[in-house]
Amino acid sequence: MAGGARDPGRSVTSRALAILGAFDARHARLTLTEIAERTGLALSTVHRLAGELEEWRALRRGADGRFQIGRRLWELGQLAPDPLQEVAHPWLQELFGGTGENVHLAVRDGLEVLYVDKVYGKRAVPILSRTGSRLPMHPTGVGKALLAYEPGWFVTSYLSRPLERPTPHTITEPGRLARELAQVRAQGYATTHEEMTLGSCSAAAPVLAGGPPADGQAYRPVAAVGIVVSSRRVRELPRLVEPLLTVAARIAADYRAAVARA
Amino acid sequence: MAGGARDPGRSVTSRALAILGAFDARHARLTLTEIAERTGLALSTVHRLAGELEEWRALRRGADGRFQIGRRLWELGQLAPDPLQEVAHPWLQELFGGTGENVHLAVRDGLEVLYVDKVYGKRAVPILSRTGSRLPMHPTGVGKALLAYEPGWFVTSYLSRPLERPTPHTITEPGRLARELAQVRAQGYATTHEEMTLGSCSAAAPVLAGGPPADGQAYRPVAAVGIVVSSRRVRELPRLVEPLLTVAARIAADYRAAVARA
DNA sequence: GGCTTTGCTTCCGCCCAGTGGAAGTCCGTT
DNA sequence: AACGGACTTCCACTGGGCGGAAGCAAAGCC
Repeated sequence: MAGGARDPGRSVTSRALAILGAFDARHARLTLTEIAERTGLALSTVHRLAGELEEWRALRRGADGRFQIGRRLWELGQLAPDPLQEVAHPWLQELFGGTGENVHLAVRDGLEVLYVDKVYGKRAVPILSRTGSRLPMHPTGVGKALLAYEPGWFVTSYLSRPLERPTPHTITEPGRLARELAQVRAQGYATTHEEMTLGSCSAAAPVLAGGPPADGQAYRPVAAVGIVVSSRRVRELPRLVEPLLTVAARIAADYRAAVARA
Repeated sequence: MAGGARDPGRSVTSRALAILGAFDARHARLTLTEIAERTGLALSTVHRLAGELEEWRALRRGADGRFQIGRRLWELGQLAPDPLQEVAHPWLQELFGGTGENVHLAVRDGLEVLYVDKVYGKRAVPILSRTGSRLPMHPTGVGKALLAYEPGWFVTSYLSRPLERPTPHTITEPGRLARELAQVRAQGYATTHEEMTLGSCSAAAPVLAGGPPADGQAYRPVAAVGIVVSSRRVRELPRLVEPLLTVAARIAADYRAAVARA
């Protein structure tokens, strides 16, 4: 840009994007000062750029002066194509309709799971996952389902880090986790028992539809379908496994067909 | 910015935003040249800025070189708060569960309706509305439901324009439309018969929850709930009206409660 | 096979938009 | 009334951004 930039080499655009990037699930509402801190930009710069973003309705300024993501960005985001979600949604709805339980779809993004869709109703257990949010892999059903089908080197590197422990039930010992992943592969689905949230249990199955079309070669996971129930009703989980597996398989089939068509 | 700008006075940020703004439902995938045309920017400028946006994953470049909205923007968009949608969703799900028909929620934005949520399953009629998309008001159920409760001056100005006519069944005569809006107010809901899409009919009810809390004063519409069925099953529409009205009332109540709490 | 078109990428000299420190304002708190 | 934190405005300095033009590559045409 121009002028006495404190950090020359950084483009104006990158600064504007940095402002948008300052927002995340844990920081959905920020004051000017907070944005300046989180981006490392000068307050007056943030003031000017955020003002421009607000004018375009990329940001919105609440009555209390805090900024938040504006509706125009939501609208734009809806244009991001996601063939997987498109193909999967009707099946998630079906699974929800048949069970009445919270159902969601997640993909792996880096070392986390990113929730891309969720179907829930009035009697659903309140859970952490929201579409667009991320959670670590090892304490979530969808995370374990995905991790179990990743290549060995990936799993090894995932386990060779200190792992977060959101509840006392979270499994963080590499050995025990590795054994559990083997079991997931053996039975075709993963389960959790209050490992992410006290009060919730889940089952999840991978959507095996990606990867090398070399014949004889196994498909790789492109996503996972999960279903969550209150701990008080853990005993109903087994009953949900069969429909869960069916739906995961249907999504995989539809997805492969959609990809082949394209 | 700097240099021999063809259009001085336009900020860098506004150019970057213009590039994002070049994308809409009808133009979800654009080439560099198309973006340049739609924004009025020089090709080399678009090339540079779009490259930067791509690097940040605000945009994504397909195998064919076309740009599209990237997943990062989708994620950001999910952070845009929408208390209305949050409150309404479980009820939409309920309505869908009870009827098995396509259900959606829309708000007015300018002279159009903006669809903010949609619940559908496998057997749903394929319809035009997608979350994030816009349609004119007069040929849609949600549009008529909203329009009917707008103040007179707004309706007058809406009707005093040439109105689009997506199908031969679309009502565009101001007089006839005004009479229909009166009927909507009288019965509390709107219906359409192939006015937007051949093959689909709908019913929609306003969510009356906004506006001046002056007592005795009627609530203003903040949204509308719509339900769509295939024309072959128009005869089932009347059966859907009662649950539709119930759900609209429940959403209105929950929304007023949520607003009062905040 | 060569010629045209279309779309993309790279280059570079010019120069004004962008920068951020500092001073000013506003508001709730002590 | 003085203080502190958050926001807004101002302005002199300067290097990041601009876009025309030339170069490149693939697809379509004669």
